[in-house]
Amino acid sequence: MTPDLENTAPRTAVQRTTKQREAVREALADTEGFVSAQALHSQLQRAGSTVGLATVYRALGTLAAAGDADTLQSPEGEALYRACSTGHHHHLICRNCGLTVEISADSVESWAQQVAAEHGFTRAAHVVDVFGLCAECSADGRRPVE
Amino acid sequence: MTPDLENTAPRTAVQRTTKQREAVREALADTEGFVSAQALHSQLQRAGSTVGLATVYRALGTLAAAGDADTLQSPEGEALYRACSTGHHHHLICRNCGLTVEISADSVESWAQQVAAEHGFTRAAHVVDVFGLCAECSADGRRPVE
DNA sequence: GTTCTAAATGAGAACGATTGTCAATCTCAC
DNA sequence: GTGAGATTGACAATCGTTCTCATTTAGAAC
Repeated sequence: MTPDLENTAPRTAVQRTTKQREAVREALADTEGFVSAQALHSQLQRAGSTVGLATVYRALGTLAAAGDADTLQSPEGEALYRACSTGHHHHLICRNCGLTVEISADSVESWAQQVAAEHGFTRAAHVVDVFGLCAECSADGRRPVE
Repeated sequence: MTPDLENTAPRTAVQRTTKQREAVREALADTEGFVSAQALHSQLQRAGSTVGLATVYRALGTLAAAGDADTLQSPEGEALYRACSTGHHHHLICRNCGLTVEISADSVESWAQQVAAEHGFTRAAHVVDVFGLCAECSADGRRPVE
């Protein structure tokens, strides 16, 4: 039945809605700022869920691929995720307390496109994030760890 | 003995010049584009050096800390290094063949500073890199691995 | 040149994040 | 309700990186 649907979604295998994936999605949505998969996993376990770590990774990967989650590499090399509904944007992150501010940067977007085009690059994506000390941490006067 | 010397150099331990560190520095300088520590290590071994992997990591860490090397996280989470003498700049990297083009971006620099300042952030640093397919790889028409 | 001390090294174990494997479970179209 | 196959969880495997520690070595003092 409805054989033309094949045309609509020929490549993507059917994706089922499972409690686990929903749990991950919600946990992510409830979290401010970026979290690592590991952190999200323990958070879920603390909340009584029995999701496995591998499942959390898979769910986050799926969310990120679908554009429902934002992902970036922390300076330590850990992958961080964040629920993301407002389309493409970048972040201003406090390296002391982790505070994250979403920033949109049209000028940077077009700059990236232009630079890529100038050099003949196609399918350009870009990584633009600003790390610093937020006002509060700056005021603390404490030097950051590093 | 000479107790007042403690006053002269209390914190920085003496740094010795060793063949290994020099070898790493040179290998890095001879390399175009970004290399991973692992790649640099095998390259050194192929060249006959006996440096250990841990030493390569230590040397790269030192170079990066001293500002003599550039470092960034690849999307795969690997740390990449590059000799860097031309001050602050960013990169346009082909995700298929690894070709790297240095790009300077005054507009982005000032934008980052401004955005940080707007939100009260201090000591701002930023990560700005553009990934794409270089002209050649685009022409190949082959879809990238991912 | 010889001696001495602490920095640096190398080998490999340890570590932490992530991915793969696979039998068991659960969703959903029928 | 039933069945096919997507998804799961537990854990092993992998990969990049760091740590440990006995040994070597650079560089200052003699």
